[in-house]
Amino acid sequence: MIPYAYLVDDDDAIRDSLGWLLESRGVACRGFGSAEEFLATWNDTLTGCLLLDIRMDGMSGPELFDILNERGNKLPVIFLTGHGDVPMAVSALKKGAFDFVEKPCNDNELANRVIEALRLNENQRLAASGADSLKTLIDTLTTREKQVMERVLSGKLNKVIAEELLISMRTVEVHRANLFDKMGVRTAVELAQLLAGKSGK
Amino acid sequence: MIPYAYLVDDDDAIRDSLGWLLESRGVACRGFGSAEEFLATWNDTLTGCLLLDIRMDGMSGPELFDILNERGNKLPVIFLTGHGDVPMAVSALKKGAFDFVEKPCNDNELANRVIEALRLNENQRLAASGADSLKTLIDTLTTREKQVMERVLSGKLNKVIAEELLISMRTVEVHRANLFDKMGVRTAVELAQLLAGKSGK
DNA sequence: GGCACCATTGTGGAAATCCGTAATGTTCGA
DNA sequence: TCGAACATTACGGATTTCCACAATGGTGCC
Repeated sequence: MIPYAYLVDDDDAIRDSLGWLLESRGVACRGFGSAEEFLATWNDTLTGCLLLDIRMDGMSGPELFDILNERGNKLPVIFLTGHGDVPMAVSALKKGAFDFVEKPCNDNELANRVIEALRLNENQRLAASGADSLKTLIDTLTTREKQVMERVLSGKLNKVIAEELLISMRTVEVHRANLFDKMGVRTAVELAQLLAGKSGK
Repeated sequence: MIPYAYLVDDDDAIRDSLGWLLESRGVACRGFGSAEEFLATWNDTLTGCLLLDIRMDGMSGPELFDILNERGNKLPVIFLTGHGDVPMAVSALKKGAFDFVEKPCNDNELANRVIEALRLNENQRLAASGADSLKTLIDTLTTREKQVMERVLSGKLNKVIAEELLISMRTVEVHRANLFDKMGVRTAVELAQLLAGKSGK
């Protein structure tokens, strides 16, 4: 999925001029004439950033923003507004908007913000992919292996784990060795480091 | 150090009315007539929150904010402004301000924001104290113990650690046992969990 | 000098881990 | 129904950790 700048504005002229501006800076764009239209297209695999007009016929920019947030949107959102409205800007930024820009604005500056937003999104995706591959790795573990791993991470001895799971120590050793192998670690400490901060479930 | 709401505004009347409002809600306040005056008082042990006027004689609110940020200020900052200025609000919030409020505003609302800010500051201090006590704990380790700990956390065997540090395995065992004792853990895995996410240096 | 703290090492045994080889039973999908 | 994957266990030895007891030498402070 290629990163796009998604432009949501009910003013065709603005979408066109913004699109032209961004394309000239090497940013691929897609325009939407209403919040509803974008919402129908949106899914959580989109990458890039979102430029959102405040005032639109039908659903407003902030309303769309709230809905997208609920649905787990990860695209950075830049709000565009024609009339200075401090409370709205404050509210949007506190809810996690990437930026809030007044129209008309310095075109060059806006393009820079968009590029910043794209870069942020890319970095976040890179960071998430690490967590994801780890999760995928954990998914390859069998039920027993996960149970053993959980207890190993609690610092329990094999003997204790065996008692808890009502199986022999040897079996615990086997599961332990297998899961270490699958996780690509040699020791329990390495495993703990690998999962540092994660739930480990 | 008791949490205060530090009011910085060059308008005596506003300081007084704000102070009265907040005191009536149980918030202790201290007023300052200029950014310079507050800056002279500020130190990194202050707790509470900061209400900062944008326009002031001498140093402006945003200027003071920048300086405090450089100096490691952890107080949540609420900006107060008389004239709606979206770019300034955006800039302040992106720099980490807690809130940005237009005057005149709903007194009750402002007091709520202040109380939120105080609560945030308290939570942050609680979270930091955990990290601090951990750091204090690590400081009680001797040089050798830290060296051993570092290697234990890399999942190295005592034998390998002994070779690296050019000492006997027995000595490593002693250091290991001592540092486990000081850190209050029974196993290497517990130690790794304790330091999850920290540098461990 | 005496004392506390640190670093160092040894002996030796109990306990735990690590691991190859081998085997049995279950489950689930082709 | 056959086979792959999983769970289980045993034997036995190599390696490692854990620990009590014991000792030596250096540094820094009162």
